[in-house]
Amino acid sequence: MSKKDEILEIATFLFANKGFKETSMVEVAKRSGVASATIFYHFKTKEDLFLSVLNNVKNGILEEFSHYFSEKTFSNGAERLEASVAFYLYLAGTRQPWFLLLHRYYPYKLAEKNDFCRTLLEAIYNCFVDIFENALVRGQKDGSVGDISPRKTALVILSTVDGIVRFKNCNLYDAGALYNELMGLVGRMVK
Amino acid sequence: MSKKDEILEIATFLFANKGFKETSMVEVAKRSGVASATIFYHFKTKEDLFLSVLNNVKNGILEEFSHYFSEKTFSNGAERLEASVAFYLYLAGTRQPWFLLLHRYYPYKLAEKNDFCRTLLEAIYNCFVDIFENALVRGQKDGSVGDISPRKTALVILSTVDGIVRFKNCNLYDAGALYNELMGLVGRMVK
DNA sequence: AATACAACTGACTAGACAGTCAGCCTGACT
DNA sequence: AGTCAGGCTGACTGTCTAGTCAGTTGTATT
Repeated sequence: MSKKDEILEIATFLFANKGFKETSMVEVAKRSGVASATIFYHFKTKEDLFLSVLNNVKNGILEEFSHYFSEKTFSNGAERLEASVAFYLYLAGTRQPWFLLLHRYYPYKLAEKNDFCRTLLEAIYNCFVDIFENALVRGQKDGSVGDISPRKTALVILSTVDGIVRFKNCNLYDAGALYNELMGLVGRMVK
Repeated sequence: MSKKDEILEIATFLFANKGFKETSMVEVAKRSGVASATIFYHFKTKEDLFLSVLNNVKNGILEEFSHYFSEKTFSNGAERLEASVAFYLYLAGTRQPWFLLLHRYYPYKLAEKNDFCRTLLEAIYNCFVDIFENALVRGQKDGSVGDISPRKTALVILSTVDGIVRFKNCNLYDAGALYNELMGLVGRMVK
């Protein structure tokens, strides 16, 4: 693993767990086992490092979902929707730093003045919404989903699962305990 | 308005919009029109100032909800639930700083090592969940709500509306455009 | 008028921070 | 053997930060 990749991995962890401002370049350097000047050799500024991290997160998310759906088949749209929700929750568990990062306010603040950041966030959230919308549209065709607006419903479903993941990551409520309830409610929502 | 209250008001705005670390005591002082030493006369540390802000937010939220429900009546539980969701969204609009603050990660991180912070957050979220749960329980008694777990369903509903508010505050999607859809979906969820 | 006390402040400090820069090391090519 | 370049570093800087403290003001009580 190159030193650049090591820096990126450590930075992902720290930005996710401590936030942008709370993470110091000296700490990233120490944990990566490099001199702090090395970070500035690979990344122009701290903001640049953050954008590289976010870009990796985006690529990771897109890859995970395309991989999952490329080797799975579903008997109908409703089933596909349920599997999508389940996979989102699964991913939030196995890739917690990604979701911690996305649940911080900094990236959205940065997106206001940085177009690249905005395109990254849009790619991520479009990926999420598209997956639910796709399942709903298929469900309407095969009759397993009722007459609702697929896009808007997909947004509400994303809000729900994303909210649950956030609550879990904030140690407020446990996502696992809500799993069955959530599936039932989502199913009834789109019937 | 006393200088102490002025400091609290400015601090609420800045902690909500910039976060804990990004907000400097000098800026709070300048905007409040006091010397920075004055802040430390009223509040022992920066963390202490933050906790005072959060305490105010908690009191504000509890007050707003108790006031709203004390002068409203509903013909059944389902209607009460719908009104609760609507009022949550309304409050998130009129008291945006409160919700920006609650959507930051810092308070939850602080809660891990600070019991007072934890009790404040618990009071806030219990208030939210109780309101939805209360409506669901009433609805089950009058038959307007189906056979579901009121507590868990309340948690899912809170996740949904809280998620939508967060998306709106992050400039990702507009809560207003989703209002009708949301109400329909929540209604169907609990039938 | 003297006392007492709370509210407030200007001037300060020690530490942390992002970012810079001149130069070192190592391996590849000539 | 000499040259070159990419990767890397130690030592540094100017700026910003939370927090301190000795001392001033205003006001109420005696």
